Amino acid sequence: MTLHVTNTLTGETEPFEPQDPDNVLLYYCGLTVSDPPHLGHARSWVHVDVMHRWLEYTGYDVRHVENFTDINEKIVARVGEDDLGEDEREVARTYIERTLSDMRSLNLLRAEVYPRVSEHVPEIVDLVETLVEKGYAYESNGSVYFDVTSFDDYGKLSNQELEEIESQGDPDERTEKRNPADFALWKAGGVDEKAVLEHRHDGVNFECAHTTAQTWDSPWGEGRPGWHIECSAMSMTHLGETLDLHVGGRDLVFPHHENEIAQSEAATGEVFANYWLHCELFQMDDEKMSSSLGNFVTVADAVEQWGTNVLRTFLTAGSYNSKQLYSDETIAEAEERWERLERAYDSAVERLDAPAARTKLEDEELRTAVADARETFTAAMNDDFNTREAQSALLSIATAINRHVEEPADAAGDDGRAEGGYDYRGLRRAVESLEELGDVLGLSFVGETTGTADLAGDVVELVLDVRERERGDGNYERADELRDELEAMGIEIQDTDEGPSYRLPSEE
RNA sequence: GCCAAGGUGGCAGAGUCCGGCCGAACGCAGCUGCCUGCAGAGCAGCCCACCGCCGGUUCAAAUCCGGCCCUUGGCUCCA
Repeated sequence: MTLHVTNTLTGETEPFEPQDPDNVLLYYCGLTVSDPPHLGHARSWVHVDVMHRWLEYTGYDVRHVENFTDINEKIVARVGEDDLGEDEREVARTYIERTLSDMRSLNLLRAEVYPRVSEHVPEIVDLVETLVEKGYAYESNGSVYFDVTSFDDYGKLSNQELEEIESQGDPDERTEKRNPADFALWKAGGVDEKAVLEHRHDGVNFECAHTTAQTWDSPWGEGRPGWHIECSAMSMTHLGETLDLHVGGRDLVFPHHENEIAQSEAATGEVFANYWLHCELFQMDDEKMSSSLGNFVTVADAVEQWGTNVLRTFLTAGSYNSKQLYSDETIAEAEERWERLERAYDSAVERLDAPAARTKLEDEELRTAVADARETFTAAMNDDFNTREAQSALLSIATAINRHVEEPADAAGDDGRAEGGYDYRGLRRAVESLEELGDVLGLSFVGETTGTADLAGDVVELVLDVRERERGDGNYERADELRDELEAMGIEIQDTDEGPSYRLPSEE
């Protein structure tokens, strides 16, 4: 089965066919950098990242572009706050750096380009000029608006009738617009101080917005670009007139994406994007997580608290296009799932080195389970990136490993061979599958082994030797004390048939 | 009000496009047993659903059709 995706444009799940059979042009509608990124953003990032990874896994080259909107009154509103910067440009740069660093901490594949609005103003001006020339846009009082009535397909993405759209943008613009639903492509003059003040945390004592915000010259005089036009200009600059995949948050469908389609297709006469995918939002206590509602957990805090693997397990616990409940419980569950995977992985890796693995035993049950899981995984990912189903395939490999380890290779045959042998090749395949498929979800089993971790391991083993001696002497009280103390340091001890094993706290 | 998505076990969340193998995956919680000095982990099993409500189509519906109720998102900045 080949990849199928749900296209917002048609509302249907369709076979995915990029224009060039070997390459995928992917554009992700990035952030307005006026607040620290929160987990909701991370959810979209991770899903886009998984899409990227899966496309590459299945053989495509992916050209992935992700923008930063660094011109916005909300950014200006942060000027002078918390050392973020002294003007719009500096605040934006600070947040872009933080965002990129958050992205790295989530193990996201890098996009090829991270374009910024401030670096594409000439392209934006060109695009607006084209729209004016072609009669899709008009100048009014130094601003330029897109005439929604001129574009027949307006509303096709969000399924809205023009008559039902009451107005867009700042109410003050209405007098300048032919139709209230028209939207700004270019805004005359400097920054909108009223909007800045609305977003200013300390409101009152901020009066110099116009001196810290950027403006540009244009054929219509000094001004700033409108909100929607930048994505069209940037994606066309870096990916051409027609994209394969345009991805973004569900909350951007209208007006942002609708407007992108209108202005892009009006300008080029070509389809702007063949497939529109929308990531659903987090829900917390009956409302979405969002910067403006203030009910968010920052990416940095979450990574610090849970670690990358747990977080990615959590963020892919539902389909990208269905809502997901955010709560301490749902994260804790993801943590359990990740740990189950990790334990099974560690235990398999450990057995590979065990003498008992030096056999020619074959466990059909293990091998079949792994092969089935691989198929399930592939089918799930091809079915509109069903990451939850993919996770369950991974978990079933874990179960197969545990089962095999529990009863080593009884399935090997009825020749009365001694118990306790492991199916080396079967286990090896299971381990490789976890690594390979886990990587598609951005999960990483092999943490970086540092010199200090090795040393710590040696010391823990030493302590465990002592503890074994105590246990051998029946001195359980002392043995338990040692275990408790190790546990207090985050080192997990498990007594098994083959002696104690331990896990160091993961370093993330 | 208009547009869109969704309502599945104690929780979470697949399955709904292409009706039967779904008496519902995976995981969590709970319970029993095995293992164990204990604990943990693991294994075996149990538990848990009138799949929002009502009606229809069908030999057969969580899955298709119609109506209703409810929730969430968008219609204003937002991943």
